[in-house]
Amino acid sequence: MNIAEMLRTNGYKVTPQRLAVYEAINHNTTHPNAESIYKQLQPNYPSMSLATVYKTMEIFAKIGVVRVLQCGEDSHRYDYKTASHAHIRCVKCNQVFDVNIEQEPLIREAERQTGFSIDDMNLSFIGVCKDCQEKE
Amino acid sequence: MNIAEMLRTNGYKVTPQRLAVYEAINHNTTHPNAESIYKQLQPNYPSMSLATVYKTMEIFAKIGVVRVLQCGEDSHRYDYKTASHAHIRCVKCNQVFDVNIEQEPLIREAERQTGFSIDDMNLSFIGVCKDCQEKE
DNA sequence: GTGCGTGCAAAACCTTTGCACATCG
DNA sequence: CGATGTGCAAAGGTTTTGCACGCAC
Repeated sequence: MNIAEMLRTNGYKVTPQRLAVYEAINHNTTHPNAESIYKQLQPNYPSMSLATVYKTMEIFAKIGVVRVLQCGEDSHRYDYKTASHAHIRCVKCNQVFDVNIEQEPLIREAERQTGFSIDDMNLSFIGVCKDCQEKE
Repeated sequence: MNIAEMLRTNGYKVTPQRLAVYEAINHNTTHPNAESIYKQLQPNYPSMSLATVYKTMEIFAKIGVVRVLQCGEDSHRYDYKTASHAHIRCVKCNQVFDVNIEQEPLIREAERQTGFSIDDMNLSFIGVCKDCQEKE
């Protein structure tokens, strides 16, 4: 199902802005925040507002098109990969990368310990990436 | 080493405000944010300002007296347990609890995959606690 | 007495909201 | 044409900062 169908199926209208935001994040591995998506779209969509990026992201998150990440920063980042997975951020260059760590066993263990019914989890690491280590 | 020595050793002055904030968080298992520490101190320290709570927490985090948590909310929470450990938050009652999950193996695996030198990690779960499940 | 700490208010930052206008269906 | 979406500006929530005064040392 493409993004237009995805929106329509969920009762949302298909607009140029929504398609543009989708293009900006789809297969975008940089884990951008709202501001950088906004800046990325500025040249081709000068009328696009930051508020529209936020509103669109809220919808995309709701219908499962993006995932919202907290990587120890003030702003949220967005990931087109919607399956929950770990992230790692470099404190020097601020890039965020994926990490493959199985999350199911962690969720089961947390549920066992606490009796919670778990909806979601967030696993992120912070450190210095290889490139930045070499630059020192 | 008590908090007064801890402050002096690190070149900070010992003030009634800092001691009061320390009392408020030491062995406080509720993982409070700045606002709730401020409110907790209000009755006994009416002149204490929220800015002082923030400034004090910044120092405490720097000298290893508290740990800053991000549990998927807008505000930061503070934990007197400074050894990195996992947390779980209930979306209904907003309480945060500790979870015992070994983090060293996760850090080693993330370092192996990415070549990062890891300084810190954050593992948090979100769901519905046992009490809130039963209330439904 | 000197320099650091406090409290206030203002600013900064990210995100959300209200509203008039535009546009999708 | 009606309901939903957009863009702007303003407001909201959290955290930081500038500055005059006060207190630790």
